[in-house]
Amino acid sequence: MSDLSKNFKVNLEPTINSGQVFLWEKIGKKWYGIDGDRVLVFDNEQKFEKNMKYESSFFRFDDNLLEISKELGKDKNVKNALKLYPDLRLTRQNPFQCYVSFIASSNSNIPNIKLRLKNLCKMFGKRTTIDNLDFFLFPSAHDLANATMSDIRKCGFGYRAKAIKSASISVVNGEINFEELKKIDYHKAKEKLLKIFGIGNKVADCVLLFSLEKLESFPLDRWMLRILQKYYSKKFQISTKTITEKTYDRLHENIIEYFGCYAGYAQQFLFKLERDLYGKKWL
DNA sequence: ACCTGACCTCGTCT
DNA sequence: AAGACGAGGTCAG
Repeated sequence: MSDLSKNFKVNLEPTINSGQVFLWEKIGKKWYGIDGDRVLVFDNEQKFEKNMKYESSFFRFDDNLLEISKELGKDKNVKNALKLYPDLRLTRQNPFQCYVSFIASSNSNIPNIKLRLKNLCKMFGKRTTIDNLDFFLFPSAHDLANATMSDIRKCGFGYRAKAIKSASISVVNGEINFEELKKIDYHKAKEKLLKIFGIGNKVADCVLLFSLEKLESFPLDRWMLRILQKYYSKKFQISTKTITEKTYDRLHENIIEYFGCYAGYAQQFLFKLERDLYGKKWL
């Protein structure tokens, strides 16, 4: 019988700095993160108690890491990453925040995305004080659906402002229902997300993986394609250029076949591995 | 069906 | 010091 409390462990540095989240910062010795209408606070020695339900859920302590590691360890690169970042966790984020964040991420870079989202919270979110520090919570779908495009634009979203607003309206009017998307399967959920203006394959996969319980989701961005080309050129043929819808789907199928149903976890570890290799730092 | 270019903004780099 | 460049994609033609 394995000690379950052993599972209640996370290393914030690789978890926060692996491209899953944007609204986190380290102040002094603590990490502060916005997740929807909450501020999560941790230090690196954080002890997780059984009553910390939200936090445990955020870091997916309910996943069977033992089984997942066993499954993923079949690949040598992922195995290597698992060893390097044993307490890197996949996150289970507030779906609306995740959805907006990744729509905001397209054709941009991490510092810019962080800046925009922070501005968005400042303009539309509620202010709250923790440890004598001010934070702004993530706005609701209602807040953003009613916002003017010009105000959203002022946050630095550029042409994405239109997508942010219309995607928020889709949540308010029920076209997008996150609880429902959690229940239906990967392909059906993805199909619904792809109908939203501003959401393509990559963004849809991020939202599905980081907030909608689809662990087989494997977002293919330019980094992932580079990684696949570099280490897996024999297994998957990558054309390197921007890939078409069909190529994306075919590639994803091959990836599931190879990495299995926890492919999303594999993606997270590989991504972190390669970003570190290039010395990319976000905080 | 595939391919190509345009696209807001803001670090960085010259 | 101003101007070019490109960054975790998506959409329209």
